[in-house]
Amino acid sequence: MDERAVPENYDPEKYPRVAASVDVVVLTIRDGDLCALVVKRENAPYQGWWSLPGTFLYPTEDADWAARRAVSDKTGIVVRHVEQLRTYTAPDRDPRMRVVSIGYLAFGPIDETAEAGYHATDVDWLPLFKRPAELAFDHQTIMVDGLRRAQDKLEYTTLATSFLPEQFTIGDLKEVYETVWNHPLDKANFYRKLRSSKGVIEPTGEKLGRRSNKNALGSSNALLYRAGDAKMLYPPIRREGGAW
Amino acid sequence: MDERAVPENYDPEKYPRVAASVDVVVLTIRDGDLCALVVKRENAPYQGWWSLPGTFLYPTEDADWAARRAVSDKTGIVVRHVEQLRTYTAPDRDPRMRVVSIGYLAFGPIDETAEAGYHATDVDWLPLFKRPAELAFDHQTIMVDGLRRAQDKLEYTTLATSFLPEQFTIGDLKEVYETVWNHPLDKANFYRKLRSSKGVIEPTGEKLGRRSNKNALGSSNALLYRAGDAKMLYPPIRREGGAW
DNA sequence: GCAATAGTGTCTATAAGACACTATCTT
DNA sequence: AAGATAGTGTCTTATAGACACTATTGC
Repeated sequence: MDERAVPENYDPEKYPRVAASVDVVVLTIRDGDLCALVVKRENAPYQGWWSLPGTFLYPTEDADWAARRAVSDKTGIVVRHVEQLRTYTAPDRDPRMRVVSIGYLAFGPIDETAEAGYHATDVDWLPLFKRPAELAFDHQTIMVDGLRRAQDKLEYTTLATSFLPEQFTIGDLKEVYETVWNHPLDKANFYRKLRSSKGVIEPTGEKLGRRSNKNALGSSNALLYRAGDAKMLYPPIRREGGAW
Repeated sequence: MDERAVPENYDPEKYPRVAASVDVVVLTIRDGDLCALVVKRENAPYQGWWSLPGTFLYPTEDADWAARRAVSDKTGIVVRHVEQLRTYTAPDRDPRMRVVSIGYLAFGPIDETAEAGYHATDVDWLPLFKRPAELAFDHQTIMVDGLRRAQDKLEYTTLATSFLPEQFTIGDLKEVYETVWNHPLDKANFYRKLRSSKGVIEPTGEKLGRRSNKNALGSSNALLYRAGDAKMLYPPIRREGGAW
């Protein structure tokens, strides 16, 4: 007997149905600021409000796929890493009907440009530490959860490299940490930490030529690295004081 | 204008609907073993298989509420702490229809007894490090995710106390860590760590009388503590080597 | 006394924080 | 030479690991 057999008299209507959506917090660094991708809503409810890019789940796709699709359809951005945050289920969170939304966190490539797509009249990068914002639905909550998750994960994973191009300098990586944590780090200690943690960064043997898009004075002989195989950082990089 | 207004011609049927459920990994310590609560399924599919306690979401409740209800309805257990794990959305994970399931982790009080309830013919505690098990649907995956989350969270939160009664000894707490991590800890270092972390445990001033339900030889003059206000442990308690 | 649990003391190894220092490149 | 980024050296402090030790209680 097949354990996955369904009784013949089974009535799928007897369980209450809901709509399932994903909403994605896409973080990127733009001009040195940590930003989240927001889209302006074309239709009611919350018409004209900023919101996180999201979509309803298609019948044959899983949520990870929907999250990537939502971001690329609405903004043209192709994200690097996606992971679930949590699922938001307050019965009245959407005035149209019951919608449970699976929150996602994603990292976009640094200094990428976005363009408005399907059902979005406009797209923008919202600088998280500069401009206060009111977002549609409970997206403000989701965004805060996403920021916090990103900050936490930089402590004990190697995800910071997902913000960067394939080759980067240790200084670039330090800037990612400082931007996401909104807090300066000691250069010497950062170097020691990164180079003593095995498998996190691998030297490419090359050096940075001239600083491309920065009008930088000074040297450009920094060594280039690429991300290593390690996904976790142990011991973690400790964030400021740890006064939780 | 009300930003939550819905267009008059809005048709809620135009989005694909799914059923939403919760499935809960309830962890407890029984006779010194870390166990997960499982219920035997009464109906097809997977009739007669062990599964995690779960339920479909009612229209007016949120998922946290549904998780607590699922556990108490099916097993009589009232859990201490609940938190979301992640949401499982593979389109074919349930043969009846599309069901997205929100996985939960919960901690049950130590040495509690359970009894079969609604739609469950039997209830059992599955010792995680002793008996291999095949569970219905993707519940094996959810259980592994729950175990791993619990192990991780003991490192940097004070959740271990949720397994214990209101008053406990440091030795009791050490046993919780050793059971969940399935690994012995050094007593002296554990004492030092717990007593130097502020707000984690507070002495009650009382001493343990005689060991109640343990046929223990030896002393019983251990000091009693209760959980403090701190929710996070910083620095964390480091688990074995950290060789991830 | 013996066995078992409770709790302490102490030495060492590891890693973080602070900060001064040298090197190299561009203009 | 000046200014900026790249990278190193080193002292101090915090904390973890290992393990030997004493104290108390029940039998």
